[in-house]
Amino acid sequence: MSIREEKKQITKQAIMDAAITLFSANGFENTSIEELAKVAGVGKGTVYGYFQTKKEILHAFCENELDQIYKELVSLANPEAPILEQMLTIYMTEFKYVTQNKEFGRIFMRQTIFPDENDAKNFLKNEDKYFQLIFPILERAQGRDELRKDLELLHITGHFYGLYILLMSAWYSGRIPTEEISTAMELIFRQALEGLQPHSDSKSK
Amino acid sequence: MSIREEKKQITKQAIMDAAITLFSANGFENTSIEELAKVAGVGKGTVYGYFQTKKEILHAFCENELDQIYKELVSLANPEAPILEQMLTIYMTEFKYVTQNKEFGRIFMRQTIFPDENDAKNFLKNEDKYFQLIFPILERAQGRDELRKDLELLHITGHFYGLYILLMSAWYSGRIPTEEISTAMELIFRQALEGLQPHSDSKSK
DNA sequence: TGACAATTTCGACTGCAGTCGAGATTTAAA
DNA sequence: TTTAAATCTCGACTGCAGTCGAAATTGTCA
Repeated sequence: MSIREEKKQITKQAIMDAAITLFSANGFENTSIEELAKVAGVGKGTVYGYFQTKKEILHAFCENELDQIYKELVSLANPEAPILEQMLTIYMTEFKYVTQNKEFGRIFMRQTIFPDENDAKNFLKNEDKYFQLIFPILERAQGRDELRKDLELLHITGHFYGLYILLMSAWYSGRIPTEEISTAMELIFRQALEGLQPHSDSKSK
Repeated sequence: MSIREEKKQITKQAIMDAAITLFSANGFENTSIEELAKVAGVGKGTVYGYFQTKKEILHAFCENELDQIYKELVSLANPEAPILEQMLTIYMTEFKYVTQNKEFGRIFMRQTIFPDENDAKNFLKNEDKYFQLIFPILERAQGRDELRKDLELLHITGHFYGLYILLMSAWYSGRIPTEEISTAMELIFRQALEGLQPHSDSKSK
């Protein structure tokens, strides 16, 4: 690697490190780019050479972490457990992670769910990567006759994902307190499943 | 009404009018509060006497409109039509309205779904008002045995709402183009319904 | 090695959201 | 009507996100 590229790596990491430190200590809103630049040991303009906006810095950080978490998530769930249980494990873990810091989570969700024109493609790719991790789980569940086989995997994932967003929203607006999220998720996932299940007769109480 | 209150009414309206004019003409981002104040014929500080933030101005405008639309929405749907049809009518109309202006819609959705700490209570109240309009529709559907009676109305509304948000998100991230939204909504609502329907055997194709 | 091109760094600068307190207007009480 | 308190109005001011072009660093080729 050339000197130039090496330095770029180092500088980028320094900015990210400074971001983690300052965002964690003082929050996102209360951290100015100038301050961040100083801590990272670079000029303000340099920061903008690596990231286009302030939000993008936070996002780079979150995505890094999420990438880790996604892989963990999937390995976390017992592949032979009922699909409801697996989905609950996955989405509750994600929920807990994203809401660890309320402010981070809000910015992250806003950007992810309703991205700006320019970022849209990025988020799409990320989401797809995430969905790909979930597909095998759903396929196995289809194999076990826990999910209808005439539905597309994308639509099933989407269904769960939509309900997950709903819960996040309910939490952010204060409709559901933290300690009730788990119950609420089970309830609404079950509601969804009773339509997603292959057929008909009264199965789950 | 006292002179004071009268003047306040007039000023507030002037600000709102200026906002509508400028936001529509130049977009939200490209309109500065100073410009807006000038058009409204007041000082910058005065604007902040009526609205706490710039976003709040847009939001006041949107909510005004939405209030109208909600009432229309509900009267729009044929109360005896199948629940799927009614829900589609309502949510497609809302979708078309909110996405009329992509930028407005995005800001509106971001704030509504993931509100700031301070605004949360406001949005909650609004959402509830909205849900109240939908409840009668669901109740009638329950009466016609189109929806399970053992589910709470709030949970059913929530379910549809969550899927609606999902579609908005899919649209904003470019996953679903405008012309396919309607089909996608029908598909995913049907998916939901097949679990929401009272019982068991194959009913809808 | 020297010298020119390409890239990177920097902080002064611009523009705007939101604050603040001094002054103007309205209300209430005598 | 006078006066003092309450409320409203204003634009200068602060602080920060993001821009820009001049200067510094690195790469390239003779």
